[in-house]
Amino acid sequence: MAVRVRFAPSPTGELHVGGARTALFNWLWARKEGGTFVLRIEDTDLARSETRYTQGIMDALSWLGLSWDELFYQSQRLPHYRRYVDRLLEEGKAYPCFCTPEELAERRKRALARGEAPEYDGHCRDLSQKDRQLYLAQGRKPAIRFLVPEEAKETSFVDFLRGEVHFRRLTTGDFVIQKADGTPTYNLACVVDDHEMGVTHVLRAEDHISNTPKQIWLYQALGWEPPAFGHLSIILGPDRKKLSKRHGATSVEALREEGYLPEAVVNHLALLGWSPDSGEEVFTLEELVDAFSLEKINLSPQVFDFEKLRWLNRKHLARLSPRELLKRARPFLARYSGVPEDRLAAALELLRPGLSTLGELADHPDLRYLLAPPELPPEAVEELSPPEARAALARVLSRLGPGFSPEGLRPLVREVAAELGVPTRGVFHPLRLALTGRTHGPELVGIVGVLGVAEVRARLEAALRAVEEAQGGK
RNA sequence: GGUCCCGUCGUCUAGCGGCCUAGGAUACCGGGCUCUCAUCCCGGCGACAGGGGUUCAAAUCCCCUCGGGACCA
Repeated sequence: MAVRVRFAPSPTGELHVGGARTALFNWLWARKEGGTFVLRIEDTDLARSETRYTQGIMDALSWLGLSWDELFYQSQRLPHYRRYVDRLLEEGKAYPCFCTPEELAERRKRALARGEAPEYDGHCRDLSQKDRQLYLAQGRKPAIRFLVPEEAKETSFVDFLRGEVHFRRLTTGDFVIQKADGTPTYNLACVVDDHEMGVTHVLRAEDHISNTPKQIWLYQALGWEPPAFGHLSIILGPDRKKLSKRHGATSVEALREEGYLPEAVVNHLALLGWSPDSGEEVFTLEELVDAFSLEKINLSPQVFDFEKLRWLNRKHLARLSPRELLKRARPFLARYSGVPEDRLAAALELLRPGLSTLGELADHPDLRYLLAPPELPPEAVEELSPPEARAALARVLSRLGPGFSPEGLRPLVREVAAELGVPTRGVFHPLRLALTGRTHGPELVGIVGVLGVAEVRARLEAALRAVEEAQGGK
């Protein structure tokens, strides 16, 4: 039987990297096996779900390259859940509960005070038909609870990643399957959907382990064959606590805005809790499909490592064609909108090796002078003032003909250095200062290549003028 | 508090009884290349949580302790 797997986010926030990893593993599995990847939006909690998040999650998945084969919205499937809840009601496997939140809280508090487990106490379990009529007459809207016999609470299931998971006694009372407002709870909707959508394997994060027995009970009560369950570890922040907003940019959307490539994010997520046979570390999505296997999944929780992500981002940045690099960089170059495309592309090539994220471009000091003449800072003018420095600039300038090519720079500098009796750096350094206003940056040959002879000449002349003016003012 | 999961370098991991004086990657440190910074190349630092067993032999199997985390409340 072909695998049918699903990713089922609730649209109550942006796509978190933990969720993204779950989605990725499911997607990889489906693609690897020629199966189906279902996306299901769990938006039955009207109070907390927002359509902008639904859109954001889908955008994030698309951006990562995780395409879905089928799409469902739980909010459009309400009658389905209702039908099965009614069936459980008719068969006596569920019952209406009229307790108010206040009553529940009060009794929970008292149970806690007595040192008992604060489970639902079964208050409404054996209500007579008359009692129910009475409550209804009071205008109370019942929630529906699933009846859990005490002896069922010792239970176990086989996790296809972990082996048997046994519960000495699952802490749960008769849990709610339909809220007073008529909407289903997570466990019920999840079971109904997974069954109706023909899901064969549920691969999700560890935080759902204790939900699994409840869901299996529901499958049994409804007379259905449960799917196989497997639980991944969760992703931790640097403090070894479950990764959350507190840890900074932890949504896929935020990573995108910081200038990480989707290739790098996918790559890093894949390496979090999974490792390939080959020991390779840099993968494209297609390569991951090929290499992925469930056997190599690691169950211990993982710390999300931004340093490694940055490294992977550099690796994937290095793989982009010049054209593609420019395309990806565009959103971060808004301030340079007027610059000609080939100039921009050439500048990006020069900066590429030093880039960890595209976001660094927005404020990149080297990009500024590559795209527009720099304002020479006073320190630079001062450093260019000694006669040797001026002589170096003047001599280089005098030999820059129209036919000059950047490859000629190094020999030219050597020649001038020899004439002046200074080390080559004695010429390179003033040149760099005059052309960029800075002491560090990409190699000068490359900078000259981007600027072009005319621009180089203009900047050298401007620098010499600035020095003269400064001296004249003394 | 109850239940469950997990425990190899700071981090991600390889390892599924002998090939391990524990391998790779990242980060960090040093060197090389070089006009500078970075990239890149080379080298270094650095871990089997602890204790008991089982075995000729344990990072690998079992038990206990400790630690971390998650879920429920």
